[in-house]
Amino acid sequence: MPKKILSNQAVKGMADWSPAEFALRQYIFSNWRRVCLSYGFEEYLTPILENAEIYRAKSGEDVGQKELMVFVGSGGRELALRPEMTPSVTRLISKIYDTCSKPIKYFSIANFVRNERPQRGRNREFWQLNCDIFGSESTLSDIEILTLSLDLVLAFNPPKGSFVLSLNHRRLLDDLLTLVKVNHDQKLVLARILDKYLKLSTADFTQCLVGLSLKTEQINTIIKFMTAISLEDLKHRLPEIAESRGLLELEKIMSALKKLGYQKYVEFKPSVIRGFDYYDGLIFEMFDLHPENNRAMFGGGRYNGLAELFGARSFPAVGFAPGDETTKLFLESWGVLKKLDLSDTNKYYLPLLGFDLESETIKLAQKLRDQGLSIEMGLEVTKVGKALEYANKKGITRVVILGSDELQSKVYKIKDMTSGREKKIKL
RNA sequence: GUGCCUAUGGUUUAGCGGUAGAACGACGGAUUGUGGUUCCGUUAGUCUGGGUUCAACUCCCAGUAGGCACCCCA
Repeated sequence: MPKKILSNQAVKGMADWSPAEFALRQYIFSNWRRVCLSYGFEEYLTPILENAEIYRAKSGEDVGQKELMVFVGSGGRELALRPEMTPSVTRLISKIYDTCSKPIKYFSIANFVRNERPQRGRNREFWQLNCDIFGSESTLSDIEILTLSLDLVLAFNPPKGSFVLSLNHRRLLDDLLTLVKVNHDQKLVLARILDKYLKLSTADFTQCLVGLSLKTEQINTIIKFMTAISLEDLKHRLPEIAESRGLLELEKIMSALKKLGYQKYVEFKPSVIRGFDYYDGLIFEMFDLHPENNRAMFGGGRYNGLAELFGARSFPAVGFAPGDETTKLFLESWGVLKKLDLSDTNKYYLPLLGFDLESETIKLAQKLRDQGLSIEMGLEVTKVGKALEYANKKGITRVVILGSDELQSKVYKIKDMTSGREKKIKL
């Protein structure tokens, strides 16, 4: 009977992780984890499935609707593979918020699914670090989130000038929209257009605004805003919003970052908008400045209002989420990865050098493992030459030799593959 | 959801309307207990279905898969 041949490809947009790729991922994750722990953040995790409705409300049209992978559970409920962490962690916190001491500083490293067309830097399954601070309204929490995100990038030793952290504020944007008096329906469309500012020519940008049936005066105000190169400049151009609470907060944040020596990495950027509807304070994006990989590495912001979704009293929250692919592309494009040696330097290879040596070899392997060494034991009888060749190809730097000669003289040898030297050790 | 591009051993690829070639990898040998170099050998391939043709891996159509860009976003 002919068997049906199954495809050995992973599901579209989902990647297999070979040991080499996995090692790189672990390198990224371990850096993330180390930096987060150094800030006193605690690690958590939530289930990969959530009720679909928690995304529908606030995750934006694409992430929360079209790209949502939805299943119907046995109770008829619609379950979704999580496309982002923020609703889940807000759900988790809303359960415990009233009973634990504030602030709550949490991070997680988890996988997510968005059902979109895969392309460079974007898979249907991807991994993100999520860092959030709950329960602090203080600007200090915004500042800590920003220094944490900068330190997370700096942890990889990127070259100078390889990235920039761009800041904006939803309240500042709101005040701008109030100033130009756009109605509610226009707001969302306008946000999209503002987001496009850098990709459009001034003429096209203006054309889009005209398409929204905005008047010349309104358009001029918006352009004044968008072309501001700093907070000072903005105040100068639009004195009407100089007292905006968003602007004042940004100023405070900027000056704090300056004092901490982070000034060279940070800028105010009017075109940072962020697609998620739940942001209502500081918003920011970390940009890769490499000419061939000019993209946002990650972004985040403040989302104080989101907890209301779960019936909880609203609590303050601020956070961000770097992705594994964007981080990898950043490191690749700047050549940071070439200098890395991700091989397991702590590993030993112990070949099986004769049929009669099975039990002795296993015993030795166990003994060395008990001493804390990593031992890869050979599972087929092989010759010494082949064993060394194998170790060489696999990049294992030390080989333990136990043949009949060694057994007779009650020793084993450890050969260092880089120096070629051997060391005899009593059994 | 829209547009463009691609499909040849495990991987990277060459090629031609008439017998598919290479490199790398894997395995083995030269070297019966000491590796990396070198040399030799073995292994394995034209995505699927239809059409044009005496003849299709090659040309055409469809499907499928993948990539890139847009949308959006990590």
